[in-house]
Amino acid sequence: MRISEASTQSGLSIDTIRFYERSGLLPPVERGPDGRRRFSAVDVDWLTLLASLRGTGMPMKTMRHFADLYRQGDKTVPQRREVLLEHANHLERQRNALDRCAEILTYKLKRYDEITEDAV
Amino acid sequence: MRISEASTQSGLSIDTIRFYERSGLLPPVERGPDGRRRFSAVDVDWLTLLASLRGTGMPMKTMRHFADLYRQGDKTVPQRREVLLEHANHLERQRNALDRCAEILTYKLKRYDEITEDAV
DNA sequence: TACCAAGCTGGAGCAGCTCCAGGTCAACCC
DNA sequence: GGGTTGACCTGGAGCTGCTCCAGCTTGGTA
Repeated sequence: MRISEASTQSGLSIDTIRFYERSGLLPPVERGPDGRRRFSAVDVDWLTLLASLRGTGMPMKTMRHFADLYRQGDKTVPQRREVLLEHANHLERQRNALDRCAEILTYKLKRYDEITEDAV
Repeated sequence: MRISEASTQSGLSIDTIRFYERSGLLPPVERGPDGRRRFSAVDVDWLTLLASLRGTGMPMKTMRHFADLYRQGDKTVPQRREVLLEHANHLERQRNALDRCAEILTYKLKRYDEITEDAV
């Protein structure tokens, strides 16, 4: 499939996909006879995973490391497991930050409502 | 209090605090006779709010807008309410992203465990 | 009086995109 | 066949949001 469809399916922008390829986050994508990229289903799965990791704050450096491990085959499974486990911890910390922020917002919004009611 | 303590209490780095001041996210902080910044409790509360908003993905542009509204007093409460409400929605979208990523990680980790067990 | 830690400013550097100019190529219309 | 449109290409500049650094001032301690 073309880059535009890969973009739609993975949720990454076209520019970001090309940028990720240049940065070594995905192996060089196959090209058609016209020189344009042709993405396989496997490519898109990988892009979707990257989108999910990046969208939840994994740094590119870590993603590149993970991609390198992936390319080395099954013997790197324990290391990859480590990377993902640590990211799972990161998700939990992020969830806490979200909760704390939501609390603050709830408090502020309540106070705003009170002010507005007083004014009426 | 000094910038180092404001940093500890708000969770923002010293450099980030100075950067935020330069960027107009907080009003110019008072200075002591030695020319150094002296942060009031109100300043630190504001910084803590900024830290929470930024840490959950509010762009600086929006924070600057919010700060501008704040400086204009109570008449901007409805607009500020709008800003915070929209950010609350953003928090929910982020939570969904977190959940989806956690699901993917759980699945991947399970598969890794299977591979490892097979090998043993 | 000497020294060290903490603070200051201005500016450079970095991550992670995002956008743009200028070009190629395939497809469709007349 | 010729013209136009639109998707794609590359290389490079620009943007956001920090982060770090050089070179200086100041306050407190020995």
